[in-house]
Amino acid sequence: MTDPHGPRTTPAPEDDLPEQMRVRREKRERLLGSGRAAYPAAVPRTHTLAEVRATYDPQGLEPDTRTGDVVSVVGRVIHTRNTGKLCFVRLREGDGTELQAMLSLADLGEEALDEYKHLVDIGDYISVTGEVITSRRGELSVQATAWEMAAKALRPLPTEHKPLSPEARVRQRYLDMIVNPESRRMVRTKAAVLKSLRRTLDERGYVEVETPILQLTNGGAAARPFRTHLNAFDQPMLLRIALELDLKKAMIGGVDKVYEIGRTFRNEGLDSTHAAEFSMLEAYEAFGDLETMKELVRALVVDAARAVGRTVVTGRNGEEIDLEQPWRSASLLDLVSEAVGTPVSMETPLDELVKLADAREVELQPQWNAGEVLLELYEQLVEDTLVQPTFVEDYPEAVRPLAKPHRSKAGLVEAFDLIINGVELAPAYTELNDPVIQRDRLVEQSLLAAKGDPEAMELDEAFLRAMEHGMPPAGGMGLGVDRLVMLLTGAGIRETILFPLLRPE
RNA sequence: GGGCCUCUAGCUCAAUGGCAGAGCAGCGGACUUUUAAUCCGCGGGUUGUGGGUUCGACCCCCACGGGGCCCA
Repeated sequence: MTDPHGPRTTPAPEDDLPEQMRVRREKRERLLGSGRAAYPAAVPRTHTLAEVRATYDPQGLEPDTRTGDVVSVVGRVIHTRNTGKLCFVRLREGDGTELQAMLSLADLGEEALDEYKHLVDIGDYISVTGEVITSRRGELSVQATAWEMAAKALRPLPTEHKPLSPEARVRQRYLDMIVNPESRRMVRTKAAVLKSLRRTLDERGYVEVETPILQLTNGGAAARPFRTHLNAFDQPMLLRIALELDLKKAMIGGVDKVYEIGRTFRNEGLDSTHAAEFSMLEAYEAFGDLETMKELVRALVVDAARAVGRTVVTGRNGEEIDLEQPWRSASLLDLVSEAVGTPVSMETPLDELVKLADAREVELQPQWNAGEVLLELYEQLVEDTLVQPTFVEDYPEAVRPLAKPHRSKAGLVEAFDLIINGVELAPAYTELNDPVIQRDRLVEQSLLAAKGDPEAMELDEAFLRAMEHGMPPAGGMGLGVDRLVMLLTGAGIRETILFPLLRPE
C-alpha cells in the first residue's frame, strides 16, 4: 500500500481491520476512557445462570412477577433487543444455560443505559445486577440496576442461526461451542465417558498408572511412529503407539489389575476414522484371561452408554443396536467360511485361500502367509458387516504375536476383537507370557523392521528382560476411547476430538 | 494416492462473460415487554493465491493452497 501524501509506509493496523473489529476496539478505548474497565479482575457474580434458573423455574412464576431477590449474574451476550427506554439481553454461560436481563431507563438511569447501548456488543461477557423478575411475556429475567463489562469481545460472534462451515467448526471450535449446542454437548459427553470408564475400572479394583509417552523403541502394536529427539541424551525418541509393554512391566511388578487411559500417536493417514493422536484405554488383569476381558469390555461399554444415556444407538445400516442385549461371540474362521461360501480352517492350503481372495477381489500382498490372508479376508469381507456387538475370536497365531496359543485349537491364539457397528472397538488377548516365545516373536518382527517394514515392532530388550522375571498369566484389552464416543454419539472422529490437528492456514 | 465438489462482507450464502448483492451482524436514528423484535437511514469487498484467455473474468482455462464428500 502506498500513501501519495507522505512518507508513512506502515499504516496503523487499525486501518486494515474490518469495520466491526475497529468499532469494538474503539468501544474498548471508550470503556477505559470513561473509567469503566474492559477486562476487570473480577465482576459481581452471586449466582450462575443455572443457579438462578434452578431456583425459579420450578416455581412456575406468573408473568410480571417480582421476587424481591437481588442477584448478580455473568454471561456472554447472545442477543440484544432495544426498544428505546428498555433493552433486553440474553446471556449464556458455558454449558448453554441462558438467562434474560432487562435494562430499563427507570431502574438503571440514563447514563448507564446509554453506555450499555453504545459499549456492549453481542459476544461480550457482562455482569448484571438486579432483581429476579419475570417479564410481561413470562420470561425469567434480571431487572438490572447496574451492569459491568466482564470481558469485551474484539471480534464479532458468528450468526448462530446458520451452522458454521465444517472448516470453521474445527479450526475455531470455541466458536462452535458458543453457538452450537451439539458442540457443547460433545465435550461433556466425552468427559462423562472418560469418567465412566475410570469408575468401572476403579470399582473392580484396577489401579490407574501413567507410563512414558516418549519411548526408545516402539512396541505393542503395528504402526508408524512419530520421531523426536531428546537433547539431554542426544537420543532419538519415539512417541508411543500403544500402552501395552509398560503396563505389562507394571503387572510384573505386582500391579495385578492395572490400566492407563492416555494418548497414543500414529504417524499415518488422516481421515474420517483415523486421527494422528487418539485416546486409548488399556487394562490388564493378572490371572484373568479372554473371558475375564469379555466381561470387562462389556461392562466398560454398557456403563459408558448408561452414563451418557444412550444404550440404544442406530447402526450404519439403520439397524437398532441395543447395547444391553447379549453380545455374540463368533470364530474368525467361521465368519470367513460363511463369507466365502466354503469352509476354511488352519489346514486350508495357502494357494486355496489366495484363490478364494482373488474370486472376491480381495487384494493380497505376495509375502503373506495363510494367517495373514485369512485376516485380510475377514477384514475385507466380514468386519464392516458386523453391526450388532460381536466378539470375533480365535485369530491365527501369525497375526497376533503378543497373544497366548489357544488352549485347545492348534495354530490359533486366544484373542478377540470386539466389533460394534462395523468398527473395531476393543481387541483383547490372553496375554503371551512365555519370555522365550515372546523373544522369538519380537525377533521375527525386528527382522521385518530391519527389512524396512515401517510398521513392524522393534526388539525391546528392556521389555524382554522384564518378561524373563515372570509375568503372571493375564488377560489384557485395549479400547479406543474416541471410537466409543463415536459409537455413542454417531459423530465423526473430528467431532469427538476437541481440537483436531489441521493443516496450517 | 485417485475422482468429484467447494473457497465471494465479521458469519451463512446469492450473482448468463457486462454496475458484486441478500439475511444476520455493524453504524446513526425512533420505540418501556422483546423472544432471530419492528420501522427509517447508512456504511462494509485484493471474490483463497498466482498466471492465462478476453474489449471486459466471481464466472472460462492452467498451476498452487485450504476444506469437504466418495473411492482405494
